[in-house]
Amino acid sequence: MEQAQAQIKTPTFFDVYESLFYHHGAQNWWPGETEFEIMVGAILTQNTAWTNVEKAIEKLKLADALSPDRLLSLPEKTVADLIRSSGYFNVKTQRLRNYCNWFLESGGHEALSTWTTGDLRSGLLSVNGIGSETADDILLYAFERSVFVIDTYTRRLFSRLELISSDLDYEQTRSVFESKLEKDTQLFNEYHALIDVHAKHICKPKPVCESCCLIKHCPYEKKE
DNA sequence: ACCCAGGGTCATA
DNA sequence: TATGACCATGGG
Repeated sequence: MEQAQAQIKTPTFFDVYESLFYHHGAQNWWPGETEFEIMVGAILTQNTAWTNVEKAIEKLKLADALSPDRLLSLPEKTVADLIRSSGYFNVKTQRLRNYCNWFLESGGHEALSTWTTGDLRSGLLSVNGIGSETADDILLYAFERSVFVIDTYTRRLFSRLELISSDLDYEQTRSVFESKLEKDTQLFNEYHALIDVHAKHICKPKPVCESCCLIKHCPYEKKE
């Protein structure tokens, strides 16, 4: 008799965006005052909570180390100590150095801004320590290219919504998002930020579905 | 004490 | 191509 069962309607990718935006508001990402700070943050936040990255960036600022030249001139030990709170500090020290070398050899932000998105992406990926997601973070948030960033949060949320299958690789997932949305840098910017904020607080590994603004779209009720 | 976090590389089969 | 090991701090 009673169809108290929530009516699941399959939303478009833009519907999900609108719900998230209405519920969470504008996020104004990426947190960072300069393009270079955004790039450093993208590397430091690899598999790491942002709160731990903030501390590291603050230390880099206090040490006046937040520029490619300064970062390269400091001893690795010193850099590692400054970014200690972001975890994997030895690996990330090396990744920052690799990135700074490429960045300077390529002529810095101004020169890189003239590159096509494809060339820029290839260049970023050629740096040891820059993978797909970090490259796309930098492309979208530091170079304002209309590239949709995929992360673990994106996969988790959209597989629970059953809008993507979880066995797609990074490029396939990105391709789905970019084909379902207008190629709009500002949209991609805000959307990725909203997904992360939503997943961080609500669509967690152990989800808090009661307070979820997407509940009317979400088939999730069982285990993964 | 355990799980998770705004990943990526390298060695191995 | 596809797993597994490894990197490491800090908050819940």
